Amino acid sequence: MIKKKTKITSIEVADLAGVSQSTVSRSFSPSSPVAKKTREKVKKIADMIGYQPNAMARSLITQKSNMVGIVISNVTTNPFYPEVLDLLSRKFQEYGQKVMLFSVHRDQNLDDILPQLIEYQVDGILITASTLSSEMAFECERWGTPVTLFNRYIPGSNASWFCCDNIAGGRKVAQLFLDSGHKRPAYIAGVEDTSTSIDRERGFLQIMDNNGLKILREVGNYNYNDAYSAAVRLVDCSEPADAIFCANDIMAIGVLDAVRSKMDMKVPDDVSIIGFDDIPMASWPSFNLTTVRQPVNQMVDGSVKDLISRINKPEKPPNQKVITGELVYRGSARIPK
Amino acid sequence: MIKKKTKITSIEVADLAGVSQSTVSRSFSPSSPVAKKTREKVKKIADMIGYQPNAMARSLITQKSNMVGIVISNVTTNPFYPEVLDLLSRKFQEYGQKVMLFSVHRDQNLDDILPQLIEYQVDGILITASTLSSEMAFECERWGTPVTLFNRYIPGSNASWFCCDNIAGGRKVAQLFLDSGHKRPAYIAGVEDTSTSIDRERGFLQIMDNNGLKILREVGNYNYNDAYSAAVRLVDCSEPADAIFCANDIMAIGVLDAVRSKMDMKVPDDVSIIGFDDIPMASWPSFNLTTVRQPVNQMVDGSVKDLISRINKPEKPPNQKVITGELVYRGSARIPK
DNA sequence: TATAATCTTGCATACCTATGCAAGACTAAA
DNA sequence: TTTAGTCTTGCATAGGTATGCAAGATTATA
Repeated sequence: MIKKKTKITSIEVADLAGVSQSTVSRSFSPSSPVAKKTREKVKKIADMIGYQPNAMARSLITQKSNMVGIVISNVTTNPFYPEVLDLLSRKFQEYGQKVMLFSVHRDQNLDDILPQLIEYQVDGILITASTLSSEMAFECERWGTPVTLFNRYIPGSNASWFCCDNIAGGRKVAQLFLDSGHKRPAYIAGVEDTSTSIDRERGFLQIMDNNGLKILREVGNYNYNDAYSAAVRLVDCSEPADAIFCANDIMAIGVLDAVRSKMDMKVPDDVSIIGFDDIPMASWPSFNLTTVRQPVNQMVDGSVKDLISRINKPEKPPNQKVITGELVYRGSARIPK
Repeated sequence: MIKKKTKITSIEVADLAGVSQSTVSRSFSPSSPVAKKTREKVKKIADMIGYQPNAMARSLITQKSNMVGIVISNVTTNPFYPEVLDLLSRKFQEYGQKVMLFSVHRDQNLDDILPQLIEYQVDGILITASTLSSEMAFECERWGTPVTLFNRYIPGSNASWFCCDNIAGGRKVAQLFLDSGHKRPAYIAGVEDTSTSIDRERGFLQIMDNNGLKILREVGNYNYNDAYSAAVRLVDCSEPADAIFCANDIMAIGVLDAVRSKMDMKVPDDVSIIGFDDIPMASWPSFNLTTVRQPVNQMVDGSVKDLISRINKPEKPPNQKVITGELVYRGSARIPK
């Protein structure tokens, strides 16, 4: 015989406790007025029969789901993002928000995802490393659901965003290359149409331009393998690069491997390599990578607090912040004498 | 003036379309009988005013939330798990299940997490790399919420589980070490009380025992740094290990780094190193790690299908499967002549 | 054209909890 | 003991959708 599992409701608790359903409800809401003795009795019975309030029914009334949506991509290709996801989800949990997760491909359209989040009445949406169409931004606004972007921005929208200062990062790298006497700088782009890659390149190019240097350029799509091949092209030629800036650490590591294992060159003597992110791996002895550290904690903190506060006060204007990342000096790039 | 955002309901759509709320509801349910023309009209109006059905209200009636809970840990410390998470969440999305995510610390008690999942009426729960107390297993059962474990098992519970065959994996490694003439094998454990680490060790030890070899033993807690230190102890002594089996790849990489950079030994000439998982990094030129590949795809596939099918037919008995992983031969371990 | 059969639709209700309101219970003050 | 004031509690309803039932509309059949 299959027993029909019928969920236990507040009414059954009420019956057993000899009180009304309202009283049971109030017993589970700390701020509601219930006599101490009553509350204890209710809780005891609830425990006994395994009653759990139904969050769906609650949300229906309170118009708060206490859920936020997180949309993330690159979780598998860039170790930076698992860390971000972990920090974000922990932080939201601290604030009592459950997380509804969507892991998407980089090129996947968010237009199918956001309606699902809205269907589930999420109180806010946090989007990482993906971009939002303007129609969707509008759609969310219409629904009164605040949106915060992590490492992306959309000028003109009223979403919040928290980005690392990618342009400044690119500049710092360029300056270091110059100061330590490099002559043939190269840039390996991530995925070409992402703002992160574009901005890092822009900063880098600016400084090089000002100093009359042309830069070589390749595309590594933010992954190890593509960067590995790109490195070979940059170095195995008549006028090889002597300084390579990669749009993220994983690519820098690919370059490092290519240059050392395949091309048999010395780092940083023959060529300097700098990455971006400062993932844990960057500090491992076998890589010892000089890189621009993304201020993850500040970015996570900022974006979570922003979203929470705009959930609580929808009239708040969006925050749009750019946070500076520091250059971490390790062994993969020559330093000025 | 702050405009009160009042959510659009099916009733408003009904009014505008000149039909009843029931008809609007049916228009959004493909299997419900609605005249084609009516459905089109309703959909058009819904689109126009931006109506989205409210999943909370729906769940309340249908007794299905179409949400599953995923509890995961180690997302940041072991690259194997971001991949698992990504695959799981994609797979669930394919089946139309939304994912409610909880990222927990290894030692965090799930007893606070599961009630939250149950509050939100998730249809099923998938737990990765964490273990479940028997009270909680019972609690879920009482609620009729199926639970599937990924890479953990609980004998005697009626949860499903999908594990890599860790014992067999350990055996294979031991056999390879023996066949290629190693004399002083060592094992570096992960976190000591995890079944994965225990089983990998058990298999390894069995074979070594049968062949009369004692094994050296250290603990690396599944992370790079601890394994790095452990390696030094194993190798920088009077009778150094000549074959080290690590309970996961990240530790094996730590060992590799320690042995090569710090101890200046050759791999695999001085010492063979084998890991477990086959994370993408294992195949990078700088590591080229011999390892036991976890059959991730099969495990993900199996566990998702299992959970879905038990959601649809609660009377189904749990699946408890152990899937064999193959040994991947690369350059970090000597092979038999 | 009349009748049976099939489609569509609306009505009413259920899902489970939170909360405004008013009444009842109780305490303190006089 | 009486009265005013504070605590507690129950009643009734709302939140937005899905669905069984029955009635009305349409089509097919004779």
